[in-house]
Amino acid sequence: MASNDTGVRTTTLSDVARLAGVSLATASKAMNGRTDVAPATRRRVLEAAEDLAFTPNAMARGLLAGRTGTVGLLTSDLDGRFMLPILMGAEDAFGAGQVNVFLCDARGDAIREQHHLRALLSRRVDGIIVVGRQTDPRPSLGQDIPVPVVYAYAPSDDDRDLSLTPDNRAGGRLAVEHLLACGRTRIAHISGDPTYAAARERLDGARSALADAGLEFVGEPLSGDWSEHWGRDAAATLLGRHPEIDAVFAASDQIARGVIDTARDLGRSVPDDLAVIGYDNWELLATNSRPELTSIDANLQQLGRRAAQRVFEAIDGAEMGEGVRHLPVRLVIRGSTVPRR
Amino acid sequence: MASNDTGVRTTTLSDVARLAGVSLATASKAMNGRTDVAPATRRRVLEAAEDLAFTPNAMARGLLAGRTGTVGLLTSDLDGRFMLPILMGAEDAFGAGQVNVFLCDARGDAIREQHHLRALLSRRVDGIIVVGRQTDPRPSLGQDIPVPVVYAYAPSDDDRDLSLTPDNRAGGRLAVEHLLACGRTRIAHISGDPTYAAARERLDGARSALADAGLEFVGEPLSGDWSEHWGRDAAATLLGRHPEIDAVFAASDQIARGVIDTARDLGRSVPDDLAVIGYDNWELLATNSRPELTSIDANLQQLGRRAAQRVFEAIDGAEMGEGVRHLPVRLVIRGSTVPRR
DNA sequence: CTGTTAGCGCGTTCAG
DNA sequence: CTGAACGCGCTAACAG
Repeated sequence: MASNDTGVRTTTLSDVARLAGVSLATASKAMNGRTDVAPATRRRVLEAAEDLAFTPNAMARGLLAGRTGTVGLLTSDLDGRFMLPILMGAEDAFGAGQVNVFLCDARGDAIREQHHLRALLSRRVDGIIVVGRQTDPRPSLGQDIPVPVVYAYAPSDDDRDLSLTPDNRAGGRLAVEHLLACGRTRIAHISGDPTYAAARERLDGARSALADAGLEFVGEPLSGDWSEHWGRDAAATLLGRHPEIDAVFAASDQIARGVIDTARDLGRSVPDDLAVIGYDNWELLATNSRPELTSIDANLQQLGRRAAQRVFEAIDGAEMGEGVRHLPVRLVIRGSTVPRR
Repeated sequence: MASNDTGVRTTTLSDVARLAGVSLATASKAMNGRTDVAPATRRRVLEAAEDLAFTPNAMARGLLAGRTGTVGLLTSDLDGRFMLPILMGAEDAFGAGQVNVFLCDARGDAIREQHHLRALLSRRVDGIIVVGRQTDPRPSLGQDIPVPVVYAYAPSDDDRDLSLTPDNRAGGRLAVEHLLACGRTRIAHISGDPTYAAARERLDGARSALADAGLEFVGEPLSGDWSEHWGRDAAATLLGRHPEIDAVFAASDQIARGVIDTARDLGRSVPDDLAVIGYDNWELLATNSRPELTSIDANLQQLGRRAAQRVFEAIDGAEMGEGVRHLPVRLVIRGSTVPRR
């Protein structure tokens, strides 16, 4: 059942017209809610359409209209923690209307990406959102793409493109300002993989917030990877070397959980003895740790939605703008920095 | 730049034909690698196409062919832990060929799902994969869909549909058999949310494996939710009540991590004193715990790939089959059940 | 080997 | 208010 080529041609508008006893053109008008059709005629047509389970052929329509009502989502690797919310935000913004989303996963491979790009253009998508897995700049798709393109999360390396990316500097700053506001002054930083722009930017922002308060990090910030293991090891080193530390800014929630673990092992209570703040607000990690983890949220879903809106507007003829826009992040306070009853 | 309606009509095949100095039909044949074209002519056409950056219009093509080379992926909620691998598997299987994927997220809302379904049919997708977020049966889309439909993860409640879902019973059995093989005999179970079929099925499988060995669970299996918090609380209760327990089968990796945490707090060493096995093989959790977590992997990516292949075959005219297929799961052994050096 | 012709399903003029 | 005719971009028959 439900096989494609059982010869049961899908019903077309002319089938509907015939059943309703009108011409093809009249049926079209009736279906599309045009005014110049007699109410009775319209009713007959709509009934016929209902009876035949008529579904308009979007392709035939697109052929005429020059628009398909589809958008391409080109991701570099679905398996990221950051793809999903962005994807959801975009799907959300589009899904509400009449737009459908083509999902293409390039698996981090430039060849595949090129392949997918051609496929998308061949399907005449009205616009494209390119989602990268890091905030490091990525190669531009080029300027000769016949539809609007927006880069999300990973900015394009070409300033003529429009890119939307979270403001990691503001995030780093926000984290440190929160620790300062909690009365902490002997703050250390455990960073992630230093080859990531995100790691460097968060550190940057944090440093400038400290400087504004006339302070510096206790000890040199430690770089490693983004894992819980690293968080545990780094925290052990750091707390051994500088027991006076009263707060740690971890560059990711995973690292932060490792820090909390080690703190418990060393008999230091969080947050009284040691405040810990993470980054990403990954709920799974943040809400399951003891105590729950204060973190910086990059508003990725909103970022996805914004990207979609930009594409929308550009499709409607608006100029799309260019350059890298750094979108605001927000602080989510939980028990790892502020004691809870 | 890159605006849609700057009047710069995308180049069509007849543009190519004109530049190459041949007829439309000849250009078409040349582009599609048909044999009955002179090599020199073909070269001219291909060059012209290259020069004009010609991209064939897949819609116009589809209109003729009756096939679009697109497939719909209808998910009930993207935000699940299980969606992503399935989605990746499917995208993988399709992406290799000429097929593109429409992603639709119904956000758990039946109305939205209906809406998306209509959109997909309107776009004349060649097939549909329905991905649910739990292994509990979900409402069928019905039998009168003009294209092949496969249900992945969440099976359809109509036996005439084809559903692919992981074999939770086999998983539960596998978990317990592994614990038995490790020499454990005083095994307890901490389950998740009992309203989930997955929770009940895993318990079922585990029980029958125990029965085969002439054993029973120590204490009544405890039900709660799927969280780390619950795992911690349940483990405390269980170990307090039955200190003789030498192994715990946790119904999810999150629960298992909670169990390991509590074990540490109570001074019981894992795995020597207490073996712990989880479920789902969520790498993030499994590889970051101390010790790393043995778990059951449901092979979701492969499940997604299989679903895609089924749809493929059905598009090519094969009968699609029906009923619920339970796909095999596998055991991933790590340090929480087997001591590591 | 190449060109001409006829649609695929639909929306949109423009006469009736 | 309704219908006939044209064309969106392309491929599949047929002629030449």
